[in-house]
Amino acid sequence: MPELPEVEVIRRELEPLLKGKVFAEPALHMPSTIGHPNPDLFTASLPGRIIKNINRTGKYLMIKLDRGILTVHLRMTGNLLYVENSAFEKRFLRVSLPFIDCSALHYLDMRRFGRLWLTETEAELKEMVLKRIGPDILNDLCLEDFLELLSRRQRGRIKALLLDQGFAAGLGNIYTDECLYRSGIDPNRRVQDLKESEAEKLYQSILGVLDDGIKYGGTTFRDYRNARGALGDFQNRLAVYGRKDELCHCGAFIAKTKVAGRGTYYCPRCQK
DNA sequence: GCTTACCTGTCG
DNA sequence: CGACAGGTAAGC
Repeated sequence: MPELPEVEVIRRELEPLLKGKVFAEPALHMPSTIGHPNPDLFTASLPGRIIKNINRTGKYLMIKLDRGILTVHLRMTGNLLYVENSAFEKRFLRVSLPFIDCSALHYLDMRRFGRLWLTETEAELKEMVLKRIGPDILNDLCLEDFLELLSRRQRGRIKALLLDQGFAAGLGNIYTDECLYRSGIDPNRRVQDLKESEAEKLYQSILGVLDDGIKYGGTTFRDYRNARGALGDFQNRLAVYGRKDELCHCGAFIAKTKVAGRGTYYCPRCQK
């Protein structure tokens, strides 16, 4: 479900709502959702801790506490939902994180892939959770660094590289296809064959697409909901993703193929 | 690299 | 019924 724009929309919503909140005792309806520490220690450790602010690297959301950091990754179908009172969605509820003022943050996840981690220090966060994660592609990667990283990763196809969170963090399957469309690059192109002008155009396209995704509240293709349960709107502005056999503005039909093991949409006429 | 596994649901 | 789905880790 969520790629960088969806996680950023949730971050922007939650930060003002949660700042200063004090945790009460969590309810782990599915203990295996907790990646670290063990579920009993997680439950015992959280009460009394205070939320300071919320950060994001790629698709990871980091809730900074007065002591430690609570990190969330939504994987495919995770949903962080803020509620003012005890009323809540029961279906797919995996973890309830109530606050002492009776509001709560609920973690719901149909497919159960997502995880929550509580770590005590930044070093532990890096070690336990963000070990293989590259720089955030929207906030921590300038054009020069992007070109430099590209020059060191010449093997393989451009789509596979953009999806690699160790290269740069944040792009997923939908936004990768949209970025390659905007930059006119075939997803099957080999990285080594890209001209510098193409790499620059790709970088600018990435920033533009991610900004637009955030501006329109993220993409709800199926399951994505923001922290208040509302749908995104960017699915109505996608150029290629999910649009097989529909018309590109150029008049050609959008095609679907498989690249890097993922369903891939592109315009055979606009992308070379 | 590619495939499989993790899960549940939907679509054809 | 099989194929596929916004993600990622682990296995050849």
